Amino acid sequence: MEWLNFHHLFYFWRIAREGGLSKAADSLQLTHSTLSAQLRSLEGFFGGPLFERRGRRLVLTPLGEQAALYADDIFRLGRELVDTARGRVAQRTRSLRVGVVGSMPKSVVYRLLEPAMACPGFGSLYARQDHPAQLLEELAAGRLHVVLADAPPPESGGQRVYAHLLGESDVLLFADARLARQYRKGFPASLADAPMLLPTAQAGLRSAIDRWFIEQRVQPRIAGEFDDAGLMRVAGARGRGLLPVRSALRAEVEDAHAMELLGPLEGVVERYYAISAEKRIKHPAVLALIEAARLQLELGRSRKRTRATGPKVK
DNA sequence: TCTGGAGTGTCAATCAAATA
DNA sequence: TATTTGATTGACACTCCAGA
Repeated sequence: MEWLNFHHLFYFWRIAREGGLSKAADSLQLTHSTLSAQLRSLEGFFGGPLFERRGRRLVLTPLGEQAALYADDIFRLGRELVDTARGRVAQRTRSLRVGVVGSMPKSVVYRLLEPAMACPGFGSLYARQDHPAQLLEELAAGRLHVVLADAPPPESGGQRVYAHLLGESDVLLFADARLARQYRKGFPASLADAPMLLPTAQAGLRSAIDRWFIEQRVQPRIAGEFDDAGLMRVAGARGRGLLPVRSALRAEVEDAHAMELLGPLEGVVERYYAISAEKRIKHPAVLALIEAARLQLELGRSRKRTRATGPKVK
């Protein structure tokens, strides 16, 4: 069996971290040519370039980015091993790299991440927001452990990924005091030509809301489309339009943004998914996230059902 | 446009450790 | 002890960029 030369990997890792041969050579007290030779040797071992030479700059290739992520974990564990061997208090930790779809409400995301961060042995969190397609690509390439989304991955996506349903949330319609006064009477028929703030067509929730409008035979005016749930909520709080909000966030919208409930979008449900590259998840923090999320979202939904018998209408 | 500095690549020589 | 192998060094060349 051919073994990876960890000395070479360490040099590559330092070059990636320092941002160039010369800086890495300075910090390692070697000459740049030494690092250059070792780097070439490692690239030969991997069978592909780890850096793209752009003029005087070294930019990580996709293979290099992946290698750097592995090297991060390898050398962090190495430090922990040294600490343990020398009797210093060292706890074995593991980082969590999460992709978050922009249309996911950030307070929901944080609530989902909290149990993962409380997991024994949790190291550090890396959370990145992007479009679903980009995040799924990174997940498939092994650069993310899990993607949190409000829609399952498209079947035509081409990547081998698995969606785990975390739970679902009913959807309510909120407005600031002025718009609430204007559109509350006669809800939902009153929504004809009402200014609506909606997630973009890529969000899982959007098609369900569009269907609901058709069923109610109302055609509101689209005042804004957002792929960022936080920005959409700010626009709603500033009176730019009526805002669909997950029932789990009702108290937050009423208390923090002083918005008022118009009514429920009966039958509209938003689902949350954890998408992973592996069918059976092994990462302890991801497992903790999924277990806690299923409990939380199910509880939130049943609690909401209890409250729904007498919706708070001012 | 020229020039000097900085960053990177290549090559030959040397050194040290492992192996026969 | 001679040979092999891998790591390292120093010299030099090349490219790019910023400033004159």
